[in-house]
Amino acid sequence: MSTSCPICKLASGVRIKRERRKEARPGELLAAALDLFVEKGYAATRVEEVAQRAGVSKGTLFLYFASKEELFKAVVRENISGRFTEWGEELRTFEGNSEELLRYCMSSWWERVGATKASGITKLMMSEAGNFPELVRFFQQEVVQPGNDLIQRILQRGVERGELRNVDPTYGIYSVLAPMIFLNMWKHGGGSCGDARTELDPQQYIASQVQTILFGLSVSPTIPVSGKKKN
Amino acid sequence: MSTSCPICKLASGVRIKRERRKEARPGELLAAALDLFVEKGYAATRVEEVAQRAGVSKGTLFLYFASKEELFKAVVRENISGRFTEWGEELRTFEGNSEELLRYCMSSWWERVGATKASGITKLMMSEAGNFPELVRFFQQEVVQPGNDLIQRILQRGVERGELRNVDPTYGIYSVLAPMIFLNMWKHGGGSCGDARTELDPQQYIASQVQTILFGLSVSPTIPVSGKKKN
Amino acid sequence: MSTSCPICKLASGVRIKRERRKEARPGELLAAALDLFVEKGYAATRVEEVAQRAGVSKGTLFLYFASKEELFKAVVRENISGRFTEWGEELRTFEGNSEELLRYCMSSWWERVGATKASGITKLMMSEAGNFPELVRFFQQEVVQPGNDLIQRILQRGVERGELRNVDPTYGIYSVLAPMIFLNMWKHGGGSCGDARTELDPQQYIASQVQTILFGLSVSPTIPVSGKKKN
Amino acid sequence: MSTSCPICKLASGVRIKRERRKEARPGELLAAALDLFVEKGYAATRVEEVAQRAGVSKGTLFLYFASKEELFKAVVRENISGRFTEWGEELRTFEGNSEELLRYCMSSWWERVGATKASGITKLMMSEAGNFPELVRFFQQEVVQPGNDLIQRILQRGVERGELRNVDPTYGIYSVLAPMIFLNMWKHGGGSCGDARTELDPQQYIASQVQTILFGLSVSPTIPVSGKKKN
DNA sequence: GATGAATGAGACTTCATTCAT
DNA sequence: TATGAATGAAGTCTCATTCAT
Repeated sequence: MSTSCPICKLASGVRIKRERRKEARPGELLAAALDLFVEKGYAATRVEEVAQRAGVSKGTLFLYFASKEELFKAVVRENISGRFTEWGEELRTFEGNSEELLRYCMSSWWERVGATKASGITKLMMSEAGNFPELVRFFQQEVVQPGNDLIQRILQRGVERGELRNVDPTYGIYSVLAPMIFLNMWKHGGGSCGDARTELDPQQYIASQVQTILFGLSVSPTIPVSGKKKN
Repeated sequence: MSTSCPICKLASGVRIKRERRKEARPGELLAAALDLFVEKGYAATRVEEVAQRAGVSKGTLFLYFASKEELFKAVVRENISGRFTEWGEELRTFEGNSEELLRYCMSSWWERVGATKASGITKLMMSEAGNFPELVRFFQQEVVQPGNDLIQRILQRGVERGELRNVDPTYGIYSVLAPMIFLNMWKHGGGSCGDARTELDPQQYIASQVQTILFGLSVSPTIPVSGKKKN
Repeated sequence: MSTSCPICKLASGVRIKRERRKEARPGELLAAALDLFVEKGYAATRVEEVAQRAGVSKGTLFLYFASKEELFKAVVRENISGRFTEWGEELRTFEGNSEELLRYCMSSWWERVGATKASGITKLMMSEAGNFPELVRFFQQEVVQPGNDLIQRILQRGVERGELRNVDPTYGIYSVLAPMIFLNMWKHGGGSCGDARTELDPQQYIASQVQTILFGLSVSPTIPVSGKKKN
Repeated sequence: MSTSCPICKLASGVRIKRERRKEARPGELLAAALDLFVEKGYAATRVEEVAQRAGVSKGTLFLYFASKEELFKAVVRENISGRFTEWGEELRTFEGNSEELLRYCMSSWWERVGATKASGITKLMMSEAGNFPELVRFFQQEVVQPGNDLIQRILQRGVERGELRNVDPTYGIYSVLAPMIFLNMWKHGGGSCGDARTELDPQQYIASQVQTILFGLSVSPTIPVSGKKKN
């Protein structure tokens, strides 16, 4: 074997461990950061704690992320931004009707984002926007606008297919967005805004919301005159 | 007496003003703190700024509140008041149909709560609940449950009058609650997480949401047999 | 006496001490800062050390100066900037001829700046310009330009009085400036650029330089043709 | 042999290149360090930047220099070389008059030293002498004294030829030295402490200074009896 | 009670130096 | 020898809290 090469002797086992670690570092740090940001908020999370949880020193974190802000941005990119292209594609190739599409989207949002730690990021942004305007700008660009665009496309698609009313595209978005944001806040708000009497089941919640969004609570089959607005 | 002391000479006159203010101090501090906590969040609010806005020195604040944390708790406790009896009364005597009632309630909620400082408490609770779990129970009891009860009564009333579908009473609540909570968050800086393209107008937002809640986005005049999905 | 007034009892002695200190703080801090900046340079001076030398804590320093940079600027203003109006006035009212004026100015610059710690600031700026561009801009505006203007006025005055040659006003300045800067550097450069064989005596140095500046080293009473330039 | 080891296979070829470079390493590092120390000062120069510019890793630098401080000392020592013998020779064989000699010397100093990297050492010494007193003696011996001697010989030569006044030999030196040192500082960033209004042209500067040094700024053709001042 | 000067723990970030590979 | 990932001391600055007045 290569026992005649003193370098090679060490190479196989140990070097790999080091290099592995190097490549694993960013991921470990991002995971730790996600945990802590969600758990304690952006301002209250100390970078040293992130580093500790990832098993490295404070300095090492700054080897991979230039600042706390960049660390946060990387967390957002890693956990949220990436999803939108995938989602956009699904939307483009979806074949069902609007009801099915809406049901699918909201369920799938819950599974892929809402139910995961990633949803804590949105909660955090809503809580701590105000400070950190740069992060807001980033989050807007990276998450909010793509998300809103997606919802808008769903609504437009429904209108074009003759399945949905032609509501004001701006305010219509909120009919879909608000329930999701609410669920998100409820989950991370310590339930303080959900009712303690009930353990909110996300799937049932979403089913109920989709039903309302699509068909309303009213029994009347037609929209009354008083509601006949152009938008 | 102390006529030889030029400082004391003024003391009597000044003291009166001071004592009057003295009793007002805690209230002024709480008001200032509410403003700032809502605006900037707990961590980003500096006690000095609170004191300044209340017109006292930083040291004085600590005479009334043992710590920043106690100040926060006092702010929440102070501002959570069950003004629900009034609303309960209105609901009992309301004479219109469910559409009118819902429209009235949401508009009036906006005017009486959403647009006022009081809505800041909800924002605060949703943002900081994780860090102040002791307050959550309090908030639940005083605000969330009475609020949910009210919404539930509205829905039941509609069902009884044959105007609303008989949705699950637990999850139906959220169809009304979610849009209001969303608007609340939006107003308090979570708005920066709304889409920058649009300046959300509360009245239009509410009108749009009521329309959806009542009649849905779907054009189909009838609700399909639930569960009948193709996939 | 005013023994009947409990407030007054303390007022005279103790309060004054505190208030005295408060007013004295900035001065004490500026003095400490000047010492350390001159001794160790801008970058190498730690604000905590400045605070310690002034007998206060780190935090206290920031009560009076918003940043290390502002502290430095205050040191410059305190020790250098102020002198220029005084000097400008002296120049305006000076009655002697150019030789006397130049001799007076350089001697007086030495006494008021060069021989004091303030001169260390200029040494520091020359050493650490490059980094800290904001400080350079400040120093330019606050010190260099007023200084150069002063020298230029001296030369112009001499030309108008028929006492000095009409040299290029830009480069002429350096004939006066260079010797002073050199002396400044020599003094703070650890003498590494002066000759160890000789202890440079500032007064003699200045006398010698003035002589050269005015009359040159050449014995020829007139400027030779080769030197006849328009500037 | 180690043909079974793919890494070793390359080793022989690479090693040759490496060993060749190995001997050049210290020099490359010193050159890079000189550049950066001159440009940014000691404190502001990061060893990593030095290593990068020399094309090696940070760790390698520490193989050759025990610390940043040692690196600095090596830079100074390496670059201080008594090239004064050459100049001494020129001076001995120069045939022109003192004006020509002075003009020649200062121009030639600029070309051979001032305009080159070597001048950075002087800047370095003047800036950092305080922090590296051990280097001062070295610099004195190798640079300052030989330089001063040279200037002194020029002046003596002029006096002997009846071309220059018999000024104090100690202080006369500075009339020649100060302008050069000033230019040196100006060139290396101390220039930012020159007046922003003017882009100092070295050739014009030197011409102007030589003129002043030789003939003074005064129009009076004769030197007044020294000491005769009105005040 | 009221003040506000003073404190000092602690946050983010930098960088000379070390050491396993 | 050479690397570069990792370290941790040190630096600037913030701010809740204290305490002499």
